[in-house]
Amino acid sequence: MKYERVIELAKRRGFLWPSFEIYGATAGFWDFGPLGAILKRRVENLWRELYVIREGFFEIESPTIGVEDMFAASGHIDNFVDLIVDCKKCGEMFRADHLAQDVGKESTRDGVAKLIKAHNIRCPECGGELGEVRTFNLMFRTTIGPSSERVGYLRPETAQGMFVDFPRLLRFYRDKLPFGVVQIGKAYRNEISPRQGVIRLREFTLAEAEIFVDPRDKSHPRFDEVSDTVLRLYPEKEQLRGKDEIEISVKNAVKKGIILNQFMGYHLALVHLFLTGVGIKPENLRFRQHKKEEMAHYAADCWDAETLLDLGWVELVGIADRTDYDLKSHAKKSGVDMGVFVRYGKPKVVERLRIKPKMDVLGPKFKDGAAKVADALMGLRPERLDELGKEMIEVDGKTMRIDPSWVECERVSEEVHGEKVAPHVIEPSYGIDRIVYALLEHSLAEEAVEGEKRLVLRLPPRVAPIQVAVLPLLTKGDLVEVAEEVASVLRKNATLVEYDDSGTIGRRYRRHDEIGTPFAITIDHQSLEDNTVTIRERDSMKQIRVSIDGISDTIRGLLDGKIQFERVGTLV
RNA sequence: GCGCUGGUAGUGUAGUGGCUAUCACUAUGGCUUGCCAAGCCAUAAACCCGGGUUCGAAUCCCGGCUAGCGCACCA
Repeated sequence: MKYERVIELAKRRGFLWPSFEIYGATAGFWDFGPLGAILKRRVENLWRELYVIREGFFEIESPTIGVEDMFAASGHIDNFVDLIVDCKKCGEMFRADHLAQDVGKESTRDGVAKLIKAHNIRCPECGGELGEVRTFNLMFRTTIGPSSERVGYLRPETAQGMFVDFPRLLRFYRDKLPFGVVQIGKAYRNEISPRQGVIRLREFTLAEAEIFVDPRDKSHPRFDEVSDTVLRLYPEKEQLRGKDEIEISVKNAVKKGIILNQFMGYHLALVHLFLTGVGIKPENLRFRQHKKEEMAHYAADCWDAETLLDLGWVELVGIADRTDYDLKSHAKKSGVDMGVFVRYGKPKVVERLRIKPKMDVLGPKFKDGAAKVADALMGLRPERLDELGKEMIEVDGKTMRIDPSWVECERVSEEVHGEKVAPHVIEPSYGIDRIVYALLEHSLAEEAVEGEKRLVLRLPPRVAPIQVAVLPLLTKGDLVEVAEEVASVLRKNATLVEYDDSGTIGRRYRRHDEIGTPFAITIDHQSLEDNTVTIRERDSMKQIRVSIDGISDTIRGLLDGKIQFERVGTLV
């Protein structure tokens, strides 16, 4: 299996290591070793280039521990759980709510437990008696402070930290929609059974963007920039009918209603741009729409960017229209207004009926209770004013019939400058660890060179952990001096260099092939004579001879793909 | 969480109750060579953890951890 060969190389060369290995590794936790950590950081930085710099979404950093109220509002405490029951006889484990779904609609633990008891549901495997219904929340729980009862949870996504900052963010962005904010950071899910290395981790890195948009207008101002991008889509309809993916431009997919709106379309295209830019080949990439029943409770539309690995299609990015679910939930729980006042282009003049309590009647009649009666009257719906004589109001728990003489209606015309809207959220959510793994798997190639096996990691130069190897042909004498000088010059130009003088030259080339170093500079005897070196290209194994003067610019140009390898120097 | 199969130097492995635990690659130092894993010498490096059985356990038994696969799970 290719997965095993990738992990073998990754462990041996310092990309990925099982965490806490000396104490017996723990499933779902992996270290990024020296090369893995650089690779991952470079992927993250390319992500920042796209979302922070190009899109202009500022990055924030919120705590990885969140307070209980936040996750109560977000629904994670109630919904991020599995109800589990096991058979006392055969030990098999089941989703309790699944077993009970035929006899009644219950989602709480007690409710489901009652159903199971009332209908005497037995183990579907062996008919044995079922045990207690347990809940298993996928969030890691902890307490805050030394002797505190205050509960905290490790965040299962970075998103909530951005949602709860919404009022501050709105002010920062000067009260205008749309705007975006991003966060790259760790998230934690106490998976029941993590599998497949870094594909399902208990601690992992998410890069998430939350884009807050006007719910009435989800057209994207720069939609034209990406609308011709052709995506491979796997819409719900095609999945249900057992058909294949379709290739379609973002423009047409939105037009045909396959993608819900321009904002979703724009961000699908952006995900495509990022993933292919970082080195995922388009033929290994598709966007699969969530089916209705798998869609999270908050989402209106959701697509997974999936890549084809040895393990099958694996989700790398989720792109969801989360609607106003999150902001409304936090507004309700916290009591803090999460709406945005959206101004109209021109103020609208609206005419409406207004209720005006007649205080000169209410005052003498109700004395100090008059104000409360007036408040109650103000709460009436103006369109029902003709029923005044029949309407009841409730004041201090007492119900009373309204006397028409208490109120006066007037038709007023008002200038309305805008309205309060609850923003919707478009959210691309990237699993960085999976992307790094996918890059390794896609890059790893095994080829035969003159009968010998060559392992080569064809990482794109923009993510390769080492960009250039500097190798003196001999380990002694003047060559070392020159080589060290070349390495130093490159380092001063922010190039990731590894100087290596250990072993034969062939061995060193292969070593660097395995870790994906795109170019190797070799200093040989001729270097001392005419101030030139050779540059070897990883993928072709070809070599050119170039001058040491300007070596830094040459390498920079090669790494950026701005100059062509065979044109920079003479082929050796 | 269940089932099956595995876990021996950094990597891949041999070893079915008694060895100083096999071999190769890798790594480090040296000699030699001097542009694609060459050769020679030397060195370093391992029985997943815990119990049990036995005079004696890498080997057999039990439990745990862990890996792959299948099931379940994946808001």
